[in-house]
Amino acid sequence: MMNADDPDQKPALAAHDEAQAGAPAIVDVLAPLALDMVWSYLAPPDLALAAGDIVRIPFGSREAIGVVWAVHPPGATVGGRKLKTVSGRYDVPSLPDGLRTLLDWIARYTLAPRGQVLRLALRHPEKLPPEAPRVAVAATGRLPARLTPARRRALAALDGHDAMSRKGLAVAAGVSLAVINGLIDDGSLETRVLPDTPAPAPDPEFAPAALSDGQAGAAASLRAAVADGQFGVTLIEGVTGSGKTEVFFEAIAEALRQGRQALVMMPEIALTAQFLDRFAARFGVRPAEWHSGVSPRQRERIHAGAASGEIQVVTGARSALFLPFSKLGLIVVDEEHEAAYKQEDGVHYHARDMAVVRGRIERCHVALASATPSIESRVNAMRGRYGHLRLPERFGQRAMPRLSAIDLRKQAPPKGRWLSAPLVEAARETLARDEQALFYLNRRGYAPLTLCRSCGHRFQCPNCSASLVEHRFRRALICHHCGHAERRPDACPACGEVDALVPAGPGVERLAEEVAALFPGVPAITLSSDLAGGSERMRKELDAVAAGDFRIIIGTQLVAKGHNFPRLTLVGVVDADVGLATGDPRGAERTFQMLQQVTGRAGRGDAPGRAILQTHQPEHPVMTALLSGQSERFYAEEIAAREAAGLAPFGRLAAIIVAGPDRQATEAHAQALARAAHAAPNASGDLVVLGPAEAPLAIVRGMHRFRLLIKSARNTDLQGFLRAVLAATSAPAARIRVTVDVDPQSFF
DNA sequence: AGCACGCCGACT
DNA sequence: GTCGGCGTGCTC
Repeated sequence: MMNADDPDQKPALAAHDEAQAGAPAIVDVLAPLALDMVWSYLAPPDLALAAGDIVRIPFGSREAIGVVWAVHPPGATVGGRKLKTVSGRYDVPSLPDGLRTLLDWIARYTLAPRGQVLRLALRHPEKLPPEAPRVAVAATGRLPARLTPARRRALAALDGHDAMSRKGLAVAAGVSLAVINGLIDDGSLETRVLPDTPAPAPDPEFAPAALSDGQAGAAASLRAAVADGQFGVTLIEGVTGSGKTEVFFEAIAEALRQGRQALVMMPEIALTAQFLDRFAARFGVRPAEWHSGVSPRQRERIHAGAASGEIQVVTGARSALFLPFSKLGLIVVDEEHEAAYKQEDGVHYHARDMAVVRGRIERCHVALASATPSIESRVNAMRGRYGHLRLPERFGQRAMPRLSAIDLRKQAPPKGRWLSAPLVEAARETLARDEQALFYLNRRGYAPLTLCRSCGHRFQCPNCSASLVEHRFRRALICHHCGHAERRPDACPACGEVDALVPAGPGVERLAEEVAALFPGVPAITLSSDLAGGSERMRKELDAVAAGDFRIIIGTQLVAKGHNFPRLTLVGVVDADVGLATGDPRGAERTFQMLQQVTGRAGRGDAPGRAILQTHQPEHPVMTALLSGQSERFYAEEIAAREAAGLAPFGRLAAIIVAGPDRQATEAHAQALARAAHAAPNASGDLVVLGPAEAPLAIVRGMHRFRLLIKSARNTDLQGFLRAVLAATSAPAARIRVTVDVDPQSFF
C-alpha cells in the first residue's frame, strides 16, 4: 500500500521532461474518489502532461493521486481562480484513450461518480523495489580457498553448463543458496546479468486443433469477424463438449496474427486452471492471468505489458476489463450467462455488457460464449444485433444424457420423503452397475421452513422476513438472505408448546438422511457451501468424488459446474421446481440454465447418462424445453412471457431516480416515472434509487414485484427507507436484491 | 473518499 | 477546564 505521508514510499516521479515555453498548461485531473468532478491544475513547466497520465496533486490538506482527464488548449484560463500545480507524474503506463472513454461511459451508465469508476482501472502505482535483475552464475575456474563437500558438489553440478541461475544450481547440487553465495564471495563463481528475455509469446500456429465441419465453419466465421477489425458481437452457443473453446481459440489466433491483443473473461478464477492448460496446448504458452489473487509485482507487469502490447493475451475475472490494453483485437466472455459477471457493490456493472461497450470503443470483436445464454444475449442474437453461432453436437465426447420427468403429482414419494420410487429404482440400477448417482437439490440446510405444529408459527428472519432455514449440523436457524443465525429453541416462541416444532420440506442435509436410510452402507457425500474446511477441503472431496470414493453425491448448485465426475451416469433432480415460483423475474431463466448444466453432467465416455427431473409441473416451459432438448422453445416462450409482463426481455431496469441536489428536477423525473409505472401496473423490474427516499415511494407503489438497487446518499436512513418501501408494496423483503443490468446497447 | 472544522457530552 | 464523538462541508 502506498502511504502518502511517508516520504520513503513516494514513487519515482518523472522530473525532466521537455520544458514548454509560455504560460503553464492547464490540465483537468480526475481523482479516484467518490466524486464526479475533475479539478483543474497547472502543469509544472518541465512536465509535458498528456491525457491519461497518472499524476500526484495537492488536494485540500493532503496529496492525492489522479489521472489527467483533459488538457486545456494553450492560453486557456479557468474561472480566474488561482490554481495549484501538479506535483509530478508517476512513471507508470498512462490510461489509454479507449479505457478513459469506457470509464466515462460506465460512470454515465451506472450513475456512479466518475472518480469511483476510475478506481476500477487504477491500481495504486506502488513503489515496488526495483525488479532484481535475473542473474546467473558461471565458474571462474578458480578453486575456493576451502573446498568443502557442499562446495565441491555445487561446482560439479555446474560442470558442463555455461551458466545456471543461483537457485537452479542450488537445487541441482542439493545445497543451500548460502553455499552458492559463499562461492561467489570466494571468487570461484561469477555472476552474470542475463538479458531481460521477454516472456514467450503465444503462437497462433502452435497446435491448431482438428475441428469438426460445424466447428470449422463457426471458427471461420469468427475469424473473419476478428480479421475485419471492426466492432461486432457474436454469441457462440453450444453445450459442454461442443467445442466452444476450440472455436474461440481460432478467433484469438486470428487476433494474434493481426498483431492485436485478446482478453478472455471468465466468471470465476476457480475454473481457470484447466483453461490455462488448454490454452497452453493450443498456443504453446499460458496466457497472462489477472484476478484478485495475483501478486502486486505480477499485476504491475501485466499492467505494463497490456499497455505496451507486449502481453498479447490476458485471461481474468471481470476486473481484467479495465486493463490498459493498447491494441485490443478481441474480447471473449466465457460463460456469458453467469451471474458472477455482475458486480453488486461499489460501481454496479455487468462485466459482460461492459465488455461489449469496450469492444465498441476499441473497435474490436466481442465473442460471448455459453451453453445456456442469457435471455438478453439471445434476444440480441434473434434481433440480428449479435451474430449467432451454434455448435449443436458434442464432438468426440460423451453423448447427451437421456432426460425424463417424474410427475410428482402422480408418483409422490411417501410422506416425509423426497425421492420417488422410480428415481430410487434408477439409482439402484446405477449403483448396481458400479456407477455414480447425483441427487441434486438446490437447498442448503436441513429444512427450508420450520413450523409449530400447535399454533402454525413460522420462523422468520427479524431483518428480512425470509424463512429461517434449519441447519441441523450447525444446530441453528439461519437466514440465507442476510446471514442472521439463531439457536433452534425447544419450545415454540409464539405459543410456548414444547416439542411442537417441525421441519417442513427438504434441504440437502435432510435428503442425506433419506439416502442413508434407502442405501445403507453405500458411501455418500453431501456437497454444499456449508461444507466445513473451506475451499481446500472442498477440492479434496471433489477429487475423492472424481476418483470414485463416493457412490452417491447429494449436492446443491455447487456441483453443477467445474469438476468432471467420470463415473457419474445418473443425475436425479429432486425438485426441479425450486426457483420457479419465487417471484424473481429471472427465475425460469436461471432454473433452465442450472438444470441444463447439472443434467448435462450425467454420462461418460462409452455411454450416455440419464437425468431424471422430479417436478410438479412437467408442462412448464422449462421442463418441456429440457425434456425435448429444444432450448429454442424455452427462449421463445420466455421472451414472449416477459413481453406480456411489460418487461423488456433484455433488461429489468424499471426506473432510475436521481435524487441529486436539484430537487425540482428530481421530483419531475420521479413523477414521470411514477406515471409510467402506473400505466403498467404489473411492471416489475429493477429500481435504481439514488439519494433521499421520498420520491421513489411514488413509483414503488405502482409496482408489484421488483428488485431494488439503492445507491444511498450519505446519511440516508436506509433501514427506514426499506421499511417505507415494504409498507408501500406487496413485495416480500426477501425479494429485494441489489442489482442492475440493462442491455447497454439500448443506451447507444 | 478523506480530512478539517465545529459543536455538544463525560473524563484526566 | 479539555478529549473526542460524528454531522457538515470542501477539496482546483
